[in-house]
Amino acid sequence: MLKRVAAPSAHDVARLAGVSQAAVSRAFTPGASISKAMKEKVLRAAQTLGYRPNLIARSLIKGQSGIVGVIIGNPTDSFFMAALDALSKRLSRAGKHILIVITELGAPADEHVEDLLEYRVDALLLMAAGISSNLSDQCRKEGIPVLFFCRRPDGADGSANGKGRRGAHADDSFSVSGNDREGTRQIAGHLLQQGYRNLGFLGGPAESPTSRDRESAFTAYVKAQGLPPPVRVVGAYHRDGAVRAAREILSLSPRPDAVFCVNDFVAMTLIDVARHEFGLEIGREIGVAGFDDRPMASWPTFDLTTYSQPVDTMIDQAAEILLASPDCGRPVQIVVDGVLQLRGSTRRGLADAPERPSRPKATRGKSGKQTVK
Amino acid sequence: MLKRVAAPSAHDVARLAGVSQAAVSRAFTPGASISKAMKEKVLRAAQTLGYRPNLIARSLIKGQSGIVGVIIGNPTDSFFMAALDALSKRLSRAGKHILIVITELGAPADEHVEDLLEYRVDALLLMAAGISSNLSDQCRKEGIPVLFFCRRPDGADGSANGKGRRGAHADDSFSVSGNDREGTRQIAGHLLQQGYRNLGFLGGPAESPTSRDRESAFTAYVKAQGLPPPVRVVGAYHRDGAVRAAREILSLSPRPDAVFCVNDFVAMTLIDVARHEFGLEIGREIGVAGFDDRPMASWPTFDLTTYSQPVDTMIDQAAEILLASPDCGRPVQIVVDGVLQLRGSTRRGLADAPERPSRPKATRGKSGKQTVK
DNA sequence: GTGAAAGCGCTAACAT
DNA sequence: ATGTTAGCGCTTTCAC
Repeated sequence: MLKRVAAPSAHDVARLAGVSQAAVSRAFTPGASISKAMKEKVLRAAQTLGYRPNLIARSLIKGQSGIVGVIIGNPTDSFFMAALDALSKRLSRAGKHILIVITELGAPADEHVEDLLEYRVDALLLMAAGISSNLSDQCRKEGIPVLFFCRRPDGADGSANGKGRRGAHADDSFSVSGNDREGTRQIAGHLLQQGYRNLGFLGGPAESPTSRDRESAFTAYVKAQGLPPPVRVVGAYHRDGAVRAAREILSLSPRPDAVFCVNDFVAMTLIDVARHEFGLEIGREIGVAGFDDRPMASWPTFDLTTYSQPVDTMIDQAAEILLASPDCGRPVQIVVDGVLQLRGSTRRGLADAPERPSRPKATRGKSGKQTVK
Repeated sequence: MLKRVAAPSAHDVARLAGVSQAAVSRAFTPGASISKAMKEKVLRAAQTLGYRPNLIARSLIKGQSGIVGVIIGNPTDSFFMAALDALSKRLSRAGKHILIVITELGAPADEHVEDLLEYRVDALLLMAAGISSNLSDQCRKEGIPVLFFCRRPDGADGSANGKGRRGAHADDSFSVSGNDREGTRQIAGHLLQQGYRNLGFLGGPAESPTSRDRESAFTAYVKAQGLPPPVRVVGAYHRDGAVRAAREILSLSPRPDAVFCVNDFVAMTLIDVARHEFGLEIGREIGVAGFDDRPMASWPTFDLTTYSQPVDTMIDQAAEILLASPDCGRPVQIVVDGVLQLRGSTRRGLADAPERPSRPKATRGKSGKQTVK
């Protein structure tokens, strides 16, 4: 019923308890030198007033906010949301918090990074988003680590405000990502082993660095086997674009007999379209593989062969960097291995190929990790 | 190459520009009384120093942070992630930011709310999460609006730390939610009209308020038609629990000929299991309806009948409350109407029922809104 | 229009 | 162990 409008301050508590305001501060500072009696007295007063220390004020003094800024460039993809989920829980345990910004799908993140910087975030995590090297430099100068999650920081993305500068260079920043190269190779190898010969690649938008990486690894591997390079179709990370691209690649003649998709979302879209618009039997008439191993990939409905990006491991790595870097430290690029998940979507079911290939690499227990550079 | 560790302050800028520090402040305050010349001089100096106003300091003075706290209790559900996405974009445009916490699935949010309160968030949005009425009271007293998104605030949830207090009461707080009652009625009506007679309800966890609401509305409607009450199976919002529940309801004898699921996720899981484990043809052998109208519901793969929760409209409403309430104002409960989406998963395809029912209510353009109380 | 000075709520030396 | 005193970086009177 009380119509108080301002939260009680340490001063209020001090007055009520009849002690100095500093004493209140100490009562709320773990390991401060304060007597048991005093502490209890303060805590009691604080309790009755409903006092809560003001972290804004604390941040101002300490010069660090306990907040890490996170920018998500592709919120539609459940992989990034799962990563956000894991990160939030991980940072919560460390008493840190997340200030989050979700950008439009292809939009540059610079502007939002500036916003976050004004709040003096202790660190920055960029998911599926890039920033100009200029900004990245500034962050480093101010001691704010910038961590690229699942994206090489070396620009070539739709970079900053048209001024034509390139994005941040790889060696300058932290990064954690899945093993695009190895995963792609394993998938390509599996496809060929299954007897598929006329391969295709269904990508994301043309500018997507991830899509480019996976495509080039795929193409390189196929060529190295002495086969003609796979056809490629540019796609998108949103449903409409992915559907359009799926139709396009399925309408090709000759139609590829197996398609490696840039991620599970696109792969599931392809399956959806192939089945219901083209009447194709997945696996036998067209092989489909994805990337990420999102939970739905293992649903019988999709039964999608894919290479996992172990989000929890990756977030653990990311959190370690974010937390244990009061002053940046040496930039590190971390690549986390996944596991090839063999499923029905690449089961050709022909006599000349083994039903269930026995690749030793697949289905190994937990995924390992590997630090590059 | 410079090893600066501290960000430049307004004072630094003032010195460089040869003006007072107050002038710097004014240069960065829209509509402050400052001459053009002065402003430019300051801005130039700020530019060369890479100065960024410290919002932490500003917050301390102004008594408001420009930050709204968001707690998400069910991050697996793409509906809430979509809501987060929309909210972030909406608040960004208003210059506000989001401090986010994602809790364990069933966990109480109180502890996290306290965290956010220490950062002096201007408002609180709770998605699929509840708090004790005690805490809710405190917030109101301090002028921090609490908005429940898609959950009645009136407790009965796994409420606070075992102290047995009930959750916040409905009239005390803000809330924005979809029209559970109306949507459920429309779905039930449609099911009956299609000729399904042996209905079932596949819920979320027993404590979920949303699940309870939809179940009771469903049961009430069916009973009101003079039919026996539908069977119900308690489910979960995670895959494993949902699969288990799906198997359970499909194993019943007699098996229901149509199942209304608490949301699209559960409904899609049911379809997955019914098709691949029970070999049932969706629609003809078993009708399935969901709730939410998540994008995937309209994929041919699922073709799921459902009632929409218009996330954008809902978030607009929420944002309006969050932004336009410097000091709470009168609590408001908002219910946003959705639209019944008729799809193949409830097409029985029998002669005695129309293939495509012509319910005038369905497929109307945009969804409206309705303010309760 | 501009500068000087007083805080916002807290922490961190200093004293005692 | 406790109180006193400076600030953290900014906004906001208040003079001029």
